[in-house]
Amino acid sequence: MPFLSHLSSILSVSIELESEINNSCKRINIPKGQLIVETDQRCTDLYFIEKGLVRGYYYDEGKEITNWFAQENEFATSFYAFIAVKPSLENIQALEDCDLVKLPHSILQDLYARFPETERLGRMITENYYIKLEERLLSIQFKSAKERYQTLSKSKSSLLQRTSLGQIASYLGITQETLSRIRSEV
Amino acid sequence: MPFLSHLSSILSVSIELESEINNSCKRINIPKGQLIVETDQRCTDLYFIEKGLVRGYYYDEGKEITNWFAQENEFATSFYAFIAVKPSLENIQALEDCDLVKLPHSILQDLYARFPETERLGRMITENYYIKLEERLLSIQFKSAKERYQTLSKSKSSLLQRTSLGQIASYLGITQETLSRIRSEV
DNA sequence: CTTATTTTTTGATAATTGTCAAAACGTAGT
DNA sequence: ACTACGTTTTGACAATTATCAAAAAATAAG
Repeated sequence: MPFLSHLSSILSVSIELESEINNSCKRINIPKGQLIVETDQRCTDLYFIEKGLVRGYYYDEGKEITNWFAQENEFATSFYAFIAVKPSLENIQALEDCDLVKLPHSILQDLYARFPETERLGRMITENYYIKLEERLLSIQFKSAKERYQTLSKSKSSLLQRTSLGQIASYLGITQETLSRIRSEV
Repeated sequence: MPFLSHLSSILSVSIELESEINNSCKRINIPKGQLIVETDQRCTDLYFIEKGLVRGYYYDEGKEITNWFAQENEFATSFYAFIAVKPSLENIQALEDCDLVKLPHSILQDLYARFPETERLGRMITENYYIKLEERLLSIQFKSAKERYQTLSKSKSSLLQRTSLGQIASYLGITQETLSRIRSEV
């Protein structure tokens, strides 16, 4: 789905803002496997995923920890780094060939200043992401590994096909051996 | 800290908005132990805590699960219920005598509509809460019970005095027996 | 101060999940 | 088809955390 259609589905967007976004956002193409953001670097862009799949991950004691996935019609960025304008704590990598819309931080600030409706959009999007994160926290905190896996396979079953076992395992907060055993049980 | 001072520390607030907030927000007093929001009821207000301590909790298989605390200069609400205008999934309870500023959903929407700066405030506040939630998720997902306890006792040591063991334990995602053992080890 | 009630600690044991090592499986390239 | 490489599965064992029960300590009530 194009970026503007997605925005319109949240809140109706004025013609002026539409054309401004069209002028100031570049579409980019990222091949599978490529890093979009690297640890310790600034993350000055917000990406909207029109096509493809992306993950955020970092290293903890030498192990890769995937802490989120983002797919079609979702935003991807190193949120903390983008908002606080700090070096990124994570890498962002394309897991498939991706079509992204790139929205630089400075442009976004400019849109916020010039188009109040952008503020509302930004607030509503952030609120929705907050609610999703809350759900995930509760799931991790109070559900068993098996329950978390089952919930994921119901709510985002396509992820299971599009990613590796190890990526899903760390996303669920378990080792890949444990995930493999959970799978074979069922 | 008064509500308006807190807001000003995030973003400078116009005189007009200040007086509008003063007119439309009521200060309320909640005695220790009282429920502010109950499960299955609508949660139509956002609360700012000027004094006191509050928790959100729910029941899972008969056990009380405290999933967040909010103290002075923080907001408290059943976030999902407030934003999505749905019945609350959790109870909110005063753990101490509290001075709260009550901001009804309808008033907030009105402020959003009439004062664009409110949108920006709302967005920035939500962004900051998102970042905090992200940190908590990572801590729960990838740190041991002991590490989580140690992190909490560094970052919010006063909570340990102001709450019960069982409340802290479920907030950390462990049983109270385990927390008790972690404490005695050190 | 004494009793009742709640909260915290301790003990024994079980369940869940992690670790390390090796084998099996899959896939891409030759 | 074969090799080389990465991914997934399996096995044996260890560590962490949960569960259930009871004792000890702290707090509230009379």
